[in-house]
Amino acid sequence: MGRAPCCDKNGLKKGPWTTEEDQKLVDYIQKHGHGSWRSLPKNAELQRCGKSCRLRWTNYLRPDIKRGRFSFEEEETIIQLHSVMGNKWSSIAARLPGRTDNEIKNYWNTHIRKRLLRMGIDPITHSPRMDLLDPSSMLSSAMYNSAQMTISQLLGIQPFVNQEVLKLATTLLLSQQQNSDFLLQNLQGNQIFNHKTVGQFPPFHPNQIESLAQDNRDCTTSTAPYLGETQLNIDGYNTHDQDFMDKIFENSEYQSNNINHNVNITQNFSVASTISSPSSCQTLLDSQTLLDSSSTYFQGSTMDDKESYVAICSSLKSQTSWTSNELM
DNA sequence: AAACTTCCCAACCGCCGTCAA
DNA sequence: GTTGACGGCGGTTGGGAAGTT
Repeated sequence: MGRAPCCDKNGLKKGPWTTEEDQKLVDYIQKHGHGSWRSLPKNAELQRCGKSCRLRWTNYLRPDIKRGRFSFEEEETIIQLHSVMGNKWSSIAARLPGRTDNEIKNYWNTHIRKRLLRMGIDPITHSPRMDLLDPSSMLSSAMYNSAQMTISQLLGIQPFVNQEVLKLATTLLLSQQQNSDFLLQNLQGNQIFNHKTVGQFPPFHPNQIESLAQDNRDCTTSTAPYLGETQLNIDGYNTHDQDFMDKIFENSEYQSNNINHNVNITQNFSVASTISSPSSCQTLLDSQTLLDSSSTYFQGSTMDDKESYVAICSSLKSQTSWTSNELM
């Protein structure tokens, strides 16, 4: 025995709202606030169920709702947030002032999702749809470079390849052949992410980052002085935004039983981002050899739970686009 | 101009978590 | 511990608008 739908009662109207009904609802809420949605329809003399009133108010009548087309920035934000949060429309809406979850959901399903599909991007993983690709060409970095150009151009966002990321990839891959002290030294010696060069970095496929790095073997890394802690931002929300980080870690927790304590995760992740970067997380993860041989690297940091680190990387891998800036 | 198809989005449905009785 | 009310959420739908033949 489930709960009866709230609109099953006799005499309750369904379907599109009239202007008169809208006016009644607005007038009532402006005077009294919505209070209990259950009792609102009766008090406001509306032949609607409370749920219908709530939806009408939150999705349409609320005064702070922004109408009209989504801006480029909003669209970009939606894509980025979706890559981290998935179909958590209310969470995404919470970060887009004036937009409702329903509106964002509709926009995603009718515009962004279709566009990504047309471009050969899986709208769920935000990765290129490998099922559409010829396996032989999939391994070709040339093809990937071409594909990323198309994606970038169509999306109107910055290209996947950021020189700083290339440098990082190069550094990390080279470091696989050297000792972990070199890695730590090199990472700390480089101002890898800078707020002036912030870009969005959709997740790399393991093959892709490798081919990118191979294309840039002779790219030298920056020797800019280390200017303090490099802070990892995820989609514009830095690691100090506890609420946002919690959401990510909830997701991580869902995907990994290894993660039990958000506090530890935050600590570990923060440390990881300080000494490394999102791309390096993935590269490290993709390189079991490096992980296995990098005990010094891990011991050298305050990160004491390598398993959590790996689990976080794993759960975020292929789902996250990244931005970063530097704490000055 | 009419018929048909596709697109869009407001609204609904059903499920879930929380809370109070 | 159980039950039901309630608010909130994500998925889905249906009808009107827009586009195409």
